[in-house]
Parts: sequence; C-alpha cells; structure tokens
Amino acid sequence: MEAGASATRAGGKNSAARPNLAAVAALAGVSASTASLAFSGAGPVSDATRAKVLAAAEQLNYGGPDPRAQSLRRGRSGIVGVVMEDRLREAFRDPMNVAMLDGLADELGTAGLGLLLLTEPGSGGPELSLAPMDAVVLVGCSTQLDRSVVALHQRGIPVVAIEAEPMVDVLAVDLDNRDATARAARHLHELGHTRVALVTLPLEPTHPRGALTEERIAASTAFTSRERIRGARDVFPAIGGVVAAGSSVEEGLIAGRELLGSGDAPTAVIAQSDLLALGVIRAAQERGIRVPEELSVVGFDGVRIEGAAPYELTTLVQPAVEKGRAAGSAIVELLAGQTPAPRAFTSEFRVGNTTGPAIS
Amino acid sequence: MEAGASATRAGGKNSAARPNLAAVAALAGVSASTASLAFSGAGPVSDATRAKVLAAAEQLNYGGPDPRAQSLRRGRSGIVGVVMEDRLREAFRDPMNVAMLDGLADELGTAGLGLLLLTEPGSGGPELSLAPMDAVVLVGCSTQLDRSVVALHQRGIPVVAIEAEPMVDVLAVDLDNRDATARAARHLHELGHTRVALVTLPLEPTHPRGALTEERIAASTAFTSRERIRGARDVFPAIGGVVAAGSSVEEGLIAGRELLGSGDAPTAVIAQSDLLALGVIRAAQERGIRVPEELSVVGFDGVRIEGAAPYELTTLVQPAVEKGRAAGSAIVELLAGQTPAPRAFTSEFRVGNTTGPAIS
DNA sequence: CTGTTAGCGCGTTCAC
DNA sequence: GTGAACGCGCTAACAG
Repeated sequence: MEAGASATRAGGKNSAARPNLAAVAALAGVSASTASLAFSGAGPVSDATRAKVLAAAEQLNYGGPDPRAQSLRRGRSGIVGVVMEDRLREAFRDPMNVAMLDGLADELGTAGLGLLLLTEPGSGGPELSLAPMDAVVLVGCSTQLDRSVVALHQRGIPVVAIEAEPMVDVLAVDLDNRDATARAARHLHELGHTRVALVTLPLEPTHPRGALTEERIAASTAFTSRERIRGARDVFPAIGGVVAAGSSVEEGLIAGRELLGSGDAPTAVIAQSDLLALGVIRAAQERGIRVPEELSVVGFDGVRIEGAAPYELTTLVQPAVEKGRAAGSAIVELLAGQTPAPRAFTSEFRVGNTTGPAIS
Repeated sequence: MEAGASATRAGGKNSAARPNLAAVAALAGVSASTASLAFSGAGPVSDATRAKVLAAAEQLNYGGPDPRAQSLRRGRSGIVGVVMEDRLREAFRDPMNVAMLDGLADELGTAGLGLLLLTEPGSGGPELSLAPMDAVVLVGCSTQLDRSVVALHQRGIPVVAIEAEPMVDVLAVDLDNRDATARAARHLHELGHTRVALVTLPLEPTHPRGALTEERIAASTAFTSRERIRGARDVFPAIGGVVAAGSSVEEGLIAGRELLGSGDAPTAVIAQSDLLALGVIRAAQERGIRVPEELSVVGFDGVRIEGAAPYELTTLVQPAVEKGRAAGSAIVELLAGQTPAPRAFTSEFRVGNTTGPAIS
C-alpha cells in the first residue's frame, strides 16, 4: 500500500469486490453482529468499538448495509407502489392528481416510505407483482384490477384504493362523486335548465372520444366517471353528452364544439372536471355564446386554473390533497398492523359566475 | 378438508404462515430449484411438473416468488430512484418536469424498471441511501449532493444527472442553458434593448424571493438557474433582476410587478421559464404596459400554456421529453454494463410575438 | 429434465 | 458489551 490519498477510482483489485458487513467486521476485528449494531445503532455498542467499525468501513469504502438484504431480512422495503392510469403525462396534466400525489407523498415521506410509480398491467410498464413493495395505492384505476389485487393479497401486501369500485380487503378512500354531481345538477334544475349535457372523463382504458351511449356507460371501467354520470342522472334521468379523451382544456374545447354545434344545443353543461369545463367555455366563446347568460357550465375539482379569468367556475371543490394524505396515513396504519376504517370525503358545491337561469 | 370453495379468507392455521417456494415445492413433490424454474420459466421444465407446481401453489395460495428475496439473490430490484427538489407539487407544477418524467418513465418502463420518487436528503423524506434501487437519476438538484453521490458510488449504483454541475462518475444529460439564453439575449440586444432584467428560477433550496444579487448568484446551488444567468450576462454583463420562488405564472406575476413598479423599469425581461414569462406579461397588462410594444418578454422551455393567448411567447424550446428519454436509455445501458457517452441537448430559439424593437 | 449444494448480505436470537 | 450460529426466500451452479 502506498500513500492513502487514493480512493478516487483506484484500480487495485480490492475495489473490484464490493465489501460487505462481514468484511468490515473482520477488518475491525469484531463479529458481524456487532458491526451490524454499530451501523443500525439499535443496540448497546461501546464507542470505541463503533469507531473501530466505522474506520474499517471507511478504509474498505463500505457504504453501509445493503438495502436489498435489509429488505429481505426485515421483510420491509420501505416502498409503496402507486398505480395510475397508463400515461404519466396524462395523469400529471390534471392538477387533482398532482395535488393528491403531493398529499400522499407528504404523508408517506414522513414515515420514511418512498413512492414507486407503476402503471396498470398490460401497458408495458414494470410488472405490478414484481416490485418489492410494502403496500400499494390504486388511484383512478380501471375496475379490472382484481387479478392483480388478488396477487397482492396473497403476498400480504395491503392495498388502498382511491375512488374505486369496492373490493374485498381493499381499504377505500372515497369521494362523494355521485352525490356531489347530483347537487350540481339540482342547482341547474332549479335554475330552470332542461336541456343539459354531460362532458365526461374517459370511460375506457383506451380513452376514445365519442357520444355518451348506454352501452359505453354499461361497459365502462372508470369508476369515478361512472359515479358522476349516475349523479347527473339522479336529476336528469335521460341526460346525454360526450366522452372526452382526457382531463384537459383542449379536450373540453373539442367536446364543447361537438355539443354546441349540434341541432338542439344544451343550455347547460355538466363537465366532469374543471379543465373540461373551461374548455367548454372556450368553445362557447368561439361561437359567441355567452356564459352564463346563454350557457351554464359547471365543473368538478375546484382547482385554480391559469387563464380562467374572468370566469369563476361553478364547481365542486374536492379535497384532493386530503384524499392523498388520508391514503398515506391509512397505509402507514396498515403497515403498523392496525385496521384503519375506510375514509370518505365530500365535495363542496361552490357557485361561481358560470351558471345562471335558463333562457327559454 | 371440506369442500374446496373456500380460500376466501379461511381461518385455518394454514393461512397464518405465508407460504414460500420451498413449501410449494414440498407439496408438489419436487425440489425447490425446480419449482423456481417452473415460475421463472427460465429453464427446461416438463409441462407435467410445471402443472404440479402451479397446482400446489394455488392450493397453498402462493402468489409467486417474493420480490425482496429475488432482489437480494439477483442483485437487482428493478427500481430506479429519481431525486427531485423537495416538494412534489412544486416539481409537478412545471410542465417541463412532467414532460421529462414522462420520457424517463417511458424508457424505463420499457425495460421493466419502476420509478421511485425520492426527495433531496434533509427534506424529511425517504433516505436516498436506504432504498433498494439499481440506479439513480438526479434532476434539477442542488449542487450539494456530493455526499449522497459518493454513497451511491460505494454501492456501485450508477448515477445519471440531468442538468447538474459535472460530478465524477456521474453521467451527464445536459442542456445548453447558457448558450441558449445568450441567444435570446442577443436577440433582445439586436432589437436595441439595453434596460433588460432577469426573472430567475430559485437559486437556493429554500426558494426565497428577492433581488438578484452577486452574493446570491455566487452562493446559489441551482445549476440550471445559474447557467441561464451566465448566458444572459454573456450579452448584458451587468444585468440584474429578481429571483422567483418557483416556476409558475403566479411567481412571474409577483416578479413582474416588482420589476415594472420600480423607477427605471426595463424594456425587456428575460424570464427563466415560460410560466414566469407569462406572469410577467400579466403584470404588464395590469399596469397597462403593452407587450411587445412597450415591453419585450422572452421565456424558456417552449411549452404550450393554457391561457397564454393571444400571446405566442418568444422562447427557447427545449426537448424535455427527449431529455428524460435520454436519461432513461442511459440508465438502461449503464445497468447493462455499458458505458454510454454523456448526452447534450440544444434548445431552439423560437420568435413569437412577445418581443419587439426597443422604444427609446 | 430434475435434484443437490451453496450461498446472496444481513439481523437476530441466544449464550458468554 | 460482544461473539457464534442460524435463517430470511430464493436462485445459480453443477451433478445425476
């Protein structure tokens, strides 16, 4: 051994094999278990011994216990999987998802848990059942994940679902999608609207646009969209409309053009997200239709959107961050062996300046 | 054993202990390694044997090999960590980050790798060195991560950094932040502007607002912001301005008010993101300052922003998705034992309708 | 094609 | 305080 200033990228054969705890222990002249305690700090170790171990570690360029081995030994990896709809960009485009994720990450981070982004099976992404995770959060997922959920249960991995069809042994974090939409619909009803149309979020995994038909509703795999449709139908049983390909202003614009260009254009539109609602308003502007005088528009979510001015959307404000936070704390409790109760959140109906009396 | 329709959540003592591969193998009457092959499919196993194993697995309610054990044995977890600035919501608010992540996730997903969201050390989140990951991507990180990077190297974990201060043994995915900004600055220079101000992205981890001072620049930990400042100074050596607390229209508005309210307001503003640029334009509108007649504004990123109309921002279009994709493929190559070359991307200067000749 | 033998790297009993 | 042994659950070698 020459001088000790090396360690940059020395070419010695020592650097070839990665050191492990045993090697460090050997060099320090202690047993492996003692060395383990010296690192984890979870046990009585004399300062002198600890120093010896740390010195040996430094000399061997040992970076601490291997997380993979720890995971196996402890039976915990500190990772929580989050399953979202296929395209990340799609999911992140909607501020609601982002807010929810933020709440979730916040709560999990506090507990030292990391967030693993997964996509639904079949989308070519990482296999849901291949990742070493301690728990899973399903968000805005299609209702067809039963297979995967069963596999997770077999592994004893707790599952929390945000706004999903109820499943056995899956803790639900719910939103009053149906009731909330019904409340908004009632508002329109009271204002005298009868020709009301829906602009819904996607109903199928492939997100095709098109008219809202009975068949599509029946075959839909999107829980949230369907619940909101039901809410609208609680008030307007025969309500129709169009299905958008995503939650964006652009999609709302397309949907709005479709609706407002038809023979008997609606006097009110129930959009399933604020972004869609804003798009519909844009479409109205294009045709010179005034909002709310000639067209009422309600949204869902209650996000502040850049560029919405001068409109203040009539909408349903949902506690997105809280939803994420609730899912996070539920996970933490689940991992602690407790059995938390399902959580249900309610949206607040906020009247803005985009709804008004129907003109007959 | 009664009828076989059970397995829902039977209370037998068999369901207490989670089955493992050995148990399945024993029940199937084969060796553990054979059972392993039957599951992984990576080896010659007779159909009859495989069927036996699968049947035993089903009977025992075994969900397949434990990913944690596989991780240890194979030395791979299939997880790639992504380290971003502290708040997720903050990071996701900027469409650039989302686009980049999308490209990254896309490339990694194809390789079967999952994305683990991590925060910088000290932000209370999951420890960067505690997660079982195969590689790490640093994005928009402060330049003070050397400690963590060293730890990762000790573990033999490859690191890719997107737009970061060069570090040893870290593969760089770079953007021509400085040159690009200089190009935009030159454009303003040629238009005759001399009173030009900057609106920069945060310079410190805590994101305080305030005037852009020499001290702050010198002490800054944000690589991208600093490079862009340098680019501006290549053309306007004495340029000053303000530091925003994040990349958002709101922040741009605040910064714009500050700049335009001062004694000698600038005739041109170089904003370090399109969101900030739009905010500055809003501030100008508030004061009745016309863009581009009385104030020129350039941005950075080249994103389509809802609500920007009727403006089409003069900006630097950067290939965000490609950046992410490049980082992803670099990771894949690194994990395959190859040594990919660093990648560098260039931004395209796009002249919109928010810049014009200086009025003197 | 299948079984046997060794570990992967670590944490946790127990003794001393 | 410290050391010795064992096993987490699986898979990569080699035998047969």
